[in-house]
Amino acid sequence: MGDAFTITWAWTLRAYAWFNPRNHLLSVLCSHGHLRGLVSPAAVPFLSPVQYLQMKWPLLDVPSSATVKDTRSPSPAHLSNKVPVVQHPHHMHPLTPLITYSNDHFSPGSPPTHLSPEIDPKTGIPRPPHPSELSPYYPLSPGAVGQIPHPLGWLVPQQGQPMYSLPPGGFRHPYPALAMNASMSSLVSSRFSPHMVAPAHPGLPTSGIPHPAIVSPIVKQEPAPPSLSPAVSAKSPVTVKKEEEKKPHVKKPLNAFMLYMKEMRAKVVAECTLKESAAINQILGRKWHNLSREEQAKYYELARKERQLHSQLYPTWSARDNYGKKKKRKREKQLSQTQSQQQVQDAEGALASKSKKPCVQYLPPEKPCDSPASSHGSMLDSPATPSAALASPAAPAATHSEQAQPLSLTTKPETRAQLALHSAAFLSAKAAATSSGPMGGQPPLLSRPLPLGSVPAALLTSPPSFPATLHAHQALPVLQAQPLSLVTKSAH
DNA sequence: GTTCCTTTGAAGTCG
DNA sequence: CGACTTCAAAGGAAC
Repeated sequence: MGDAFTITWAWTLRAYAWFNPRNHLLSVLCSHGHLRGLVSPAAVPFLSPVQYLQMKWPLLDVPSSATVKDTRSPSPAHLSNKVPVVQHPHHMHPLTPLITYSNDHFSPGSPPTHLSPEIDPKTGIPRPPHPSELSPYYPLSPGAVGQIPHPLGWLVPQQGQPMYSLPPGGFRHPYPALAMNASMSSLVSSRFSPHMVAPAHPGLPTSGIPHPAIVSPIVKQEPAPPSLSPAVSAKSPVTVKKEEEKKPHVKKPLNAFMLYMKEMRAKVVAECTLKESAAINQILGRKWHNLSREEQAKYYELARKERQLHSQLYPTWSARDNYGKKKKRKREKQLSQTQSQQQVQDAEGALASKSKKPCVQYLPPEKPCDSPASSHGSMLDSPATPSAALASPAAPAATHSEQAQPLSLTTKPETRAQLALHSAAFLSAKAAATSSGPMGGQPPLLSRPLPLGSVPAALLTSPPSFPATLHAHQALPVLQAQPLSLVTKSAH
């Protein structure tokens, strides 16, 4: 078991390094003795179903997870001075207690939303919830309420922290608690640990629980920001402006991947000495792709709930409200990056040389990160039917999938170019071995906006299964409908 | 002290 | 409607 995991994880790292030439850390990791020469690529697909399952969610579904984990990596304590915040006691999946989906929403009789009729027949995207549906999402019986943790992280401090950071002085004024319906109110209050529940405001229900999404530190007092009450206006522009300034900064609800990251980050960090979020996020991105449909569905569902609750708590909130809150520097840079995609390759070398300190610095000489996270981490143990695995959960971004490079590791054009090259190299080397892989040699359906010019024909014509998880992502559903989307999109 | 990096997804803007 | 942009988390690196 441990070997199996090590194998898959080793391959994850290898693949990661292949696809991330700039990432020194992983290159180092992959060349480390722990991972070197563990297994041949062709051997991986032969993992038994049991091994596959056990590697999937060792902390959630697989009883023998502890064994797996223990055998494959040293205790986090050995790797970091930091207290392993992630390892939940009892090895319970960190997310499991957060939501009810684990036993209800995802039971055979109650498929995930994206797999159910809730999917917009028109777009294939899970349709937005109707207000009338809000309650059913929290079908908490009075007796059960107190036992079921809040589905949303911000209500259940994870690892000692709420999903959303709280203002230093605590919430003065919660979110529009009054706007909450009965079920919501009970949900919130019942799931909030007493010490976190702000004292009831005079005249306010006990549900005066601060929403972690509110991060405004400057909010002095005033119990319910008038700005949050749509009906209340008739104020001078100045006043309104002033109030808006005071208006707490309500953060965006976390999407599925963010939720996944939130949950898994600490685990990854704990299991390896990596600390740099950028590198961690890359790993998490890879792991995300390797999740099965069911696993991803959990997070999509959770994210959907979060959005619902968020919208209910902040009916007037819009993502636009947060626009411009961040520094422009980044935006400008991103813009410039977009505009200068043509020159990225030229600057590739410069960027590479200017790249951050190799992540290897985080790796103790004797204890490299040999198993960043998980048990299901290997891309090789990705669902036998990647297309199915990606179909629904990713559906929401079906149209989005092809526009914003869902392909991980491709944020930067230069990276993308390198990715293409390395992918090609990898593919040609692995093509033979993958013909009988999980996908049965089915083309991964490349759809990413890779610089086609730099991608060898082999990459497009006979891509093996392995990289599929890298490129498929959300694009798969689209590609299922339009197998030639690559060409089509490129034509655009 | 501030911004960047890096990931995916949702939602915004713009043409 | 498609393409593009921004923000959400996170924490070390870089400036």
